[in-house]
Amino acid sequence: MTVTLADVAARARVSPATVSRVLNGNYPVAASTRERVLRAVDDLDYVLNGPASSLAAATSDLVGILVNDIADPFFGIMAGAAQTEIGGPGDGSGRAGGEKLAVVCNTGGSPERELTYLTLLQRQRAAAVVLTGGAVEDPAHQAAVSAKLAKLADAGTRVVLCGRPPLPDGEAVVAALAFDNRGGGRRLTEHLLSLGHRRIGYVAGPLERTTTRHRLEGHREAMRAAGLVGDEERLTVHGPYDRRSGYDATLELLRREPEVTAVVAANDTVALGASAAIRDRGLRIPEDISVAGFDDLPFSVDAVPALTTVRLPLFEAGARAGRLAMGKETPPPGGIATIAAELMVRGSTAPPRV
Amino acid sequence: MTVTLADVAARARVSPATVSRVLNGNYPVAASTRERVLRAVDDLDYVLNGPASSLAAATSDLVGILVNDIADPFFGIMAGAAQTEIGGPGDGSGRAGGEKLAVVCNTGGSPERELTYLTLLQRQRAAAVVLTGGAVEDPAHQAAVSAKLAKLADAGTRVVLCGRPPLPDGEAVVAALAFDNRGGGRRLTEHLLSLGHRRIGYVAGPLERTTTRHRLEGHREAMRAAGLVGDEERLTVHGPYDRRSGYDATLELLRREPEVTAVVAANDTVALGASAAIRDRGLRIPEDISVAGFDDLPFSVDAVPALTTVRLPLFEAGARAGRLAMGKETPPPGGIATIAAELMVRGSTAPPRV
DNA sequence: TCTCGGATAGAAAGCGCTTGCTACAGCTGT
DNA sequence: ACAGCTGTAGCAAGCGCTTTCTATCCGAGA
Repeated sequence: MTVTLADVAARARVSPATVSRVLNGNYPVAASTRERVLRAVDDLDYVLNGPASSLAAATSDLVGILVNDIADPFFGIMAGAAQTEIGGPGDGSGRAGGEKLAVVCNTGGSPERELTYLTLLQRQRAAAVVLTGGAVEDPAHQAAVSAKLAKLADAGTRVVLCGRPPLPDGEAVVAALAFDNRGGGRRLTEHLLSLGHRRIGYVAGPLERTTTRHRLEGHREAMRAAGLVGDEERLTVHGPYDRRSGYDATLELLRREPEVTAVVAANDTVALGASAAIRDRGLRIPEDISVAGFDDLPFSVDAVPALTTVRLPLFEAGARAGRLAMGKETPPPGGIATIAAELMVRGSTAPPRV
Repeated sequence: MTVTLADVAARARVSPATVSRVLNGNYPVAASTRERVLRAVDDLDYVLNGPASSLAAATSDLVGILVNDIADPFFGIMAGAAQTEIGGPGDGSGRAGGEKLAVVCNTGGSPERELTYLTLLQRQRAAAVVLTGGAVEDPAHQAAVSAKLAKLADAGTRVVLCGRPPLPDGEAVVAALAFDNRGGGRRLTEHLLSLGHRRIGYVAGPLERTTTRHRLEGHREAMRAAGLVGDEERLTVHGPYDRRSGYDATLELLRREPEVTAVVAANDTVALGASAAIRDRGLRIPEDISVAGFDDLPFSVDAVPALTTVRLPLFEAGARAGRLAMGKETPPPGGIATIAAELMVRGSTAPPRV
């Protein structure tokens, strides 16, 4: 049936121990012996039994990357970058060793699924786990996640957060890379204010998520600094991070306050939906209404007009998270790094009509 | 240290065998005993050792989903849908059992990485593997993949292809869901021809990929049927499936043949780049040049003007692939199903100027 | 020539779980 | 009252690999 280490050993006329050592390259083996073993491996088309190996060695080469929505490039870009660094196959390096199996797990934004995936990864004795994207703010869930991560950590799993705020008690985590969502949100709205906008609608993400909250807080900070208070609730509509939601929410916004001169969206995808809604209402962008997004996903520059947004270095952050997970990079001081968000002013924002 | 089955058994005052059976629910256990065991599991915060379990049971709950580019929603959507069906956590069903760990592996379109991931999954004794997206057409690689899949298959792994043409010798595979790229490509170009276009440029995907070839063949079929031959090479530019490539290739196309009245892109992302290039040349869409894409990704309807494209039911196909991988759905006759591609006519195509 | 130490290879004891088989109740039917 | 069930639980043998400890072989130093 399946070829085992013993079969290889027999064919190479050595002991199983020797084959194992050749394969792991962590023990001196005479060149001639190694050669013989390698040939046998080849001849028999031998493939190591992962579970057996993990069991005996008490380690595994699985690395999990958790994302909220795999169909969203926001996560795809980070996950892809991380996976590249984690190496999976062909990281060019010498030989085996770095051969980690980087896998991405799609939680769909559901807390339960997030937890279950963590358990599954714990089962597999994952070498590392990278959590991407904003966290759900339910205290019970946060506690559960923290507890889980702590358990993972002291089972030897390296935990890295990417684009997610640090844990209350950061102990369990190798590093946390947090995006400056609040600062980005603030600068974006400041930009709009400086253009002369005063009635600014905000299409927010789902409630109870750190990303949503931070971006919104940045926005309100700027509004408040400009002395614009009182209308927060009326000019904010919440919804999921998708196009449809942006469309619907913007329609609602226009209903509540026909005089808005600018709409800020929770992210670029939502901004796309918002733009569509504005156009369907017969309004022009940016002449009648300015629109702004967040993230600077690849398609944003191709919107017409090109979308003003806040650029997050998703690829770089993902790659860095990958390296941290692999221990290829030393964690930032305190284990926490804030990733800057850069305002990208493009054609979708302009001064309001007078 | 870590809690083992034996610890749980001791605490519940039963044998390890019983604990195992309670956990797996595949053997009658008296309700009272089960209760006691479950409590012990809870008290001790026990987590099954995956590798040990897989080793002993000679199976694993890993399901691999291979994608070419995780940052591309084309793959993200399919992968997400598949993962949903595979259940991973919380598929709502009764209890454990369907608890598979669906993981997506990003090959980056590299044949070697594809192969390495397959080996890694083979190592892990994956329960199933779903390969998505077009295949590389290098014969050596195809042979290698086929061989690998055969090996996986007779190690008990269920192999499903999604959006990828069937293997030459389909034996190894549970099912192959192939997109009708050729038919879609043909209908798209027929649409353009029927509008009156004659000089149609084609921005193709990378060489040596089935998807690229099939879509291009469909296009040329239509052209030929309209009696338009001879200019194929000049009016075709190849490049990767990304925006940048679409931009550059379109510029090149306009250089080669300033009189093109329509540009067909290999996919929607490329079409976005093409549109940008056309605009940067000071031309209008669709008045001066029509543009069409392929896939109908979510953002395509939001392009301005909305993009004419070919809709591929990515979500449905991914979900079906997931179900097939789990054995929740019976394979199509012959193991092969062709997924229809539907022409979506929108604002980016119009009759050429006279 | 004899001893010692370095370099390799082998023996064997697990790693933590699953599962075929056996053991033992408590019933039923005769 | 006894054989024969059915329903539960335990025993123990692995699953295929890693790794510690031990054995061996050689050349080198004395």
